[in-house]
Amino acid sequence: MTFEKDSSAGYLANHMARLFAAGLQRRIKPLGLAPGQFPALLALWAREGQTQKDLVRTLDIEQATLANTLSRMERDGLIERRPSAEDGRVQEIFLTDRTRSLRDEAVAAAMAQNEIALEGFSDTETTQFLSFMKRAIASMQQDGSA
Amino acid sequence: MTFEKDSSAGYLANHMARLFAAGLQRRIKPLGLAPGQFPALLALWAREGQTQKDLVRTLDIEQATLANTLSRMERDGLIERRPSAEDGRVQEIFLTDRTRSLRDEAVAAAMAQNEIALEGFSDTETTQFLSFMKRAIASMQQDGSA
DNA sequence: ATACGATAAATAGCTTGCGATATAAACAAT
DNA sequence: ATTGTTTATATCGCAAGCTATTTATCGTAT
Repeated sequence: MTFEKDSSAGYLANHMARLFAAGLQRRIKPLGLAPGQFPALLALWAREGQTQKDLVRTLDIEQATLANTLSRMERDGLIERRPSAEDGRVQEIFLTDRTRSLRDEAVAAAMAQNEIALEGFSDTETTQFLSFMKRAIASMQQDGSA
Repeated sequence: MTFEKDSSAGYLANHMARLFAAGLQRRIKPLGLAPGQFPALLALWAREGQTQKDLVRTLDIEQATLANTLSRMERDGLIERRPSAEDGRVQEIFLTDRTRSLRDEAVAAAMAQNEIALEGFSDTETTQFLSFMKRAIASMQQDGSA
């Protein structure tokens, strides 16, 4: 049976994603941030006051995962949850001053990690690579929702 | 600041890897297998009697992660650990009959998942994609070991 | 023979992900 | 007003990953 893990797209994808996470972690740990918090932070840097539901809609993770991540972020003083005035079920999510001030450094760290990963890639290759990943994602999403 | 998560290699890699894992899980759960067990299983289908250290050397995961995964596999009756005769610290790892018999089905499931992900990719594109991932992995490994 | 460093595996404690379920509030229909 | 359904969030229990530490055995050097 010819199945070599090192030529399996799934295996490589997993390995690559773990290296991305590890590298990003090294870079943002000094800021008091963690990789899993990054998507939520990006969304909140763009617009504060979003609800958990808002974030779930844009973040490609499950509600339970986000709820737990937000709890850790609250615990670590990265965000505040304020109860909505209109709807008792809802909480609006805001950044703290400290977190607001970390934006540029954090984004720079993420960009640096991407650059390391794509070192030696031409612009064309980078574009192709991102496009390949998007196509694979779309294809698997299609398959998963069947 | 121009940082769009949907154009970030790291974000896409993470998302893609989760979709690979989810798809593989759907396909191999009926066999009583889980995605995280796959690398160890591949290594053991190739050669039984390997030690934990042997597996760590070829598996791109940390020793602690493997130890826990092997414990779950033992708990689920997928493997047996037999103490080495020569070295009291070492255990040799063997598959059970049932696990041995699952090889072809499991490999077929993994290949099917890869095919779904790469649906619509030409042979050239597939080769390029795998090559890109290998290059990114190598680059990040280089960076991480600095 | 003993003590000491190296090695193999296990364990502790954490994050990030998941599915499934529970809780609480809102809304709709009697 | 009560009852039932939907909705937003939280919680439970698990897998798979990590770093750091512990435990047990080996091997070596005195």
